[in-house]
Amino acid sequence: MSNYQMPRGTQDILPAMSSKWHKLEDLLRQFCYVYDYSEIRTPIFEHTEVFKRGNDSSDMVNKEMYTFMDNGGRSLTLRPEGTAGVARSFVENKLFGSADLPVKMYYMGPQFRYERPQKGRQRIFNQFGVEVIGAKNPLLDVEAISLGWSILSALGLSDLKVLLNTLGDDESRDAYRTALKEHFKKDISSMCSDCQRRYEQNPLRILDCKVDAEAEIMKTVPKIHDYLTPESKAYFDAVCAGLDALEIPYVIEDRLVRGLDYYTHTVFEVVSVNEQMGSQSTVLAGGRYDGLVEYFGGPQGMSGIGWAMGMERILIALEAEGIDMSDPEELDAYVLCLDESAALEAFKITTELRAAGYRSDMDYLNRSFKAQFKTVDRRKAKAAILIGETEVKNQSVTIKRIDDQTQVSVPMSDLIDTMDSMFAMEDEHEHTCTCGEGNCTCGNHE
RNA sequence: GCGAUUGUGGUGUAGCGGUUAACACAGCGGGUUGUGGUCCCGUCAUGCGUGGGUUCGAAUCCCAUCAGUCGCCCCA
Repeated sequence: MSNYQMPRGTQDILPAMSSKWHKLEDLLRQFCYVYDYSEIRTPIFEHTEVFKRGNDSSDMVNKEMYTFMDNGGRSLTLRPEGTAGVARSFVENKLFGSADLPVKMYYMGPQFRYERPQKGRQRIFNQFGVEVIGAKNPLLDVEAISLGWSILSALGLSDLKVLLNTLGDDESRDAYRTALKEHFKKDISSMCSDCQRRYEQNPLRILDCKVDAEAEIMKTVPKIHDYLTPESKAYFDAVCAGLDALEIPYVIEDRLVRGLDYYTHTVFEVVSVNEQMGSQSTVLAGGRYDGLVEYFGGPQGMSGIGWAMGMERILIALEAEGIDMSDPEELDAYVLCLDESAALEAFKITTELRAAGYRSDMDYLNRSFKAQFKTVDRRKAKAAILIGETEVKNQSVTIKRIDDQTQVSVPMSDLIDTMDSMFAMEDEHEHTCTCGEGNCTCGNHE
């Protein structure tokens, strides 16, 4: 029995839950369409080297990857994040030669990380992300953030905070790293063991430390902004100006460094401040990366900007803010079979209704008439179609409207026509527009 | 990887060493033999995450294990 449990940190998305996902996915695709981002689908596993790059010091690649050997002796890894695969694909498929640079892409799908599960953190989780590769323009940084912000707003989320920072270019970062090491040099032995490790591997990450956050040495820590080259500073100022112009609220967080090593210049994070989120409150995060394309063998100067959103976390945030995205799941018609001898006839009628586009179902358990009618209620069917001995004998059907209790009997051949006139395409719009009410940007509304 | 805490039917809970494993909801059947949503009656866990152990006796105690949750860490 216990062998058949799902693996730790995984989740079944059950039929009752999937409409929430569809709603979210539809909205994401709709926004990408309007912003002119196209979907890229890369493999769920890659050669391990795609993720494990020489200089990488992050926990994610060092101890959280699902790495395995395939039968051909290749070391493969289930992707822990989306950017590396997209960058690899960008190079491998020579998208840098595209007539339309930058290439604007999005992706959606599962990511795999061997971590201790908790709320908002699973071993298989889904990310939606965007990547814009092939141009370095602060307006693109702003565009990416704006896209994320618009999506979150359209979802109705409001307990959010945008955190922004810059890491500058290599020169800025080297200077800053040196300054940090100098700053911590004499006290590092008294700091937490994690920080001592970070000191060697990636001093910037010490800024993330919560253990030593209150220590005196943290309060006087040098700021990245004092080490930026003029170009880096100008770039960051331009990003801020762009966000100001779009009236996107943000706070500059000079401790924000992000976990992945490939980031340069702009880094940002959107966190939910709703207390029901738990400790995994980052809902969307990303930044600019200058060297990744070149690392994979692409041309120099192909800078990228991107972010990823944790879809489960978005769903948690929606729940926390009391926003319900699920569909009512109403049935157009439920066919009641009043006598076993009418089962085949009822089945034919159900099929006919479906062919005409009516979402229909019938009873397959030979349940009592009463139980079948209860199903009509439970499934919120607009119509109950009754088939029994009498109907079979007369080749007729009885149609009952649930809302006003009216009921008619018509020849079987008139079923669809009668349905059409009783339920005249009053809600046609619902069927064509999947973008959700309210803040829809699909342009189909008045 | 570390710490804490929880695990009883489809669901939510009670029981904390001897109960026929209790209650509610949902489901199913019936009262109303072809018209539901109310009401009434009946029915629904050889079973208490899994595996061991202690005991005359374990859902209750112990150990292990698996899983959930929360915090650390990390990150979306």
